[in-house]
Amino acid sequence: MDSMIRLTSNQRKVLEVLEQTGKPIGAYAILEKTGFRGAVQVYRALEKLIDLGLAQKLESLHAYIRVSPKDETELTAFAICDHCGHIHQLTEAREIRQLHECLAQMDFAVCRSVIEIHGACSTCVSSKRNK
Amino acid sequence: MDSMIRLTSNQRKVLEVLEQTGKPIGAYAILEKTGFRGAVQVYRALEKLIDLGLAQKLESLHAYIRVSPKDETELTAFAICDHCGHIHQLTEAREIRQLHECLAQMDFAVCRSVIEIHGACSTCVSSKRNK
DNA sequence: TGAAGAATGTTATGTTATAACATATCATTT
DNA sequence: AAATGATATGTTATAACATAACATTCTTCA
Ligand SMILES: [Zn+2]
Ligand SMILES: [Zn+2]
Ligand SMILES: [Zn+2]
Ligand SMILES: [Zn+2]
Repeated sequence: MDSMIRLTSNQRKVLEVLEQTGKPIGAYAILEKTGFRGAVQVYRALEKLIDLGLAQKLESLHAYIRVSPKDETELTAFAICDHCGHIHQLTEAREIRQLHECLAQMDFAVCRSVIEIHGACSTCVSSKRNK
Repeated sequence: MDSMIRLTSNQRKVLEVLEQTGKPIGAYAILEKTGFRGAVQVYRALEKLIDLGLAQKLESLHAYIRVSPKDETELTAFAICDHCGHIHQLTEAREIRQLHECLAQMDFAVCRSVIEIHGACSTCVSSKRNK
């Protein structure tokens, strides 16, 4: 992959942590796992990864997650299971596109979209029912 | 209004600040305006106001805003103009309902929905065009 | 009135994020 | 190679946001 080549050492380390973690992780937890000397190194690396579309911040969790670089930020929604921490990423959903179209009709120019739906995923819902 | 009667002195003060401000305001800015002795009083009041549906937090801004109590949290989206700070609140939009239905079909049980779309509002877009 | 509960006050601390500046690393030109 | 400039990293301090733990005051109603 071409974009990988551009990553610096710190950026690669953070990306690896995000991938190994597989779910949202806070900047200070990344700090521990990387062994960087300060939080600023984490935030600088995250900024770049987010720019490249390799990571995203979940605002309602103050945490960061690896995402597929092709997924357009503006058209992505996250369903966050508050029980198991599992993240379901909805990509290119028609519903999101329609929301944006609705805004476009109001002459609102979208540049960034934060869609984070909290709740319980199917696994957790059914495990609750069965006890 | 019936719900007003339940509010304590601190809660009323915070609500007034939110109303006078008319746009998102941070907890520590509320602290200054109310003259409370500590941040904790602000957060306690905000918690209650949010419970009552009188206020909401904008996660991506770390700020709080007055909302109409009838607006159901799960069905509300905010369009946030990053230029003028103006908030457009989309209530009961069909698009949001559809997004939730989409999640329901995945057996995801929604309990809280954070939808914050950043960009430029029509006023700001057109003022940019004209310079 | 005086106990119980609610609200507020106080202090300290935890958590997340950035500012400001110093140093190191690496490629390019001379 | 030495000088230059650009990018990356390190360091320290602090800003900004949020909660824990406990003390005091204020209501309320038996
Ligand atoms: Zn789950
Ligand atoms: Zn799940
Ligand atoms: Zn605007
Ligand atoms: Zn506007």
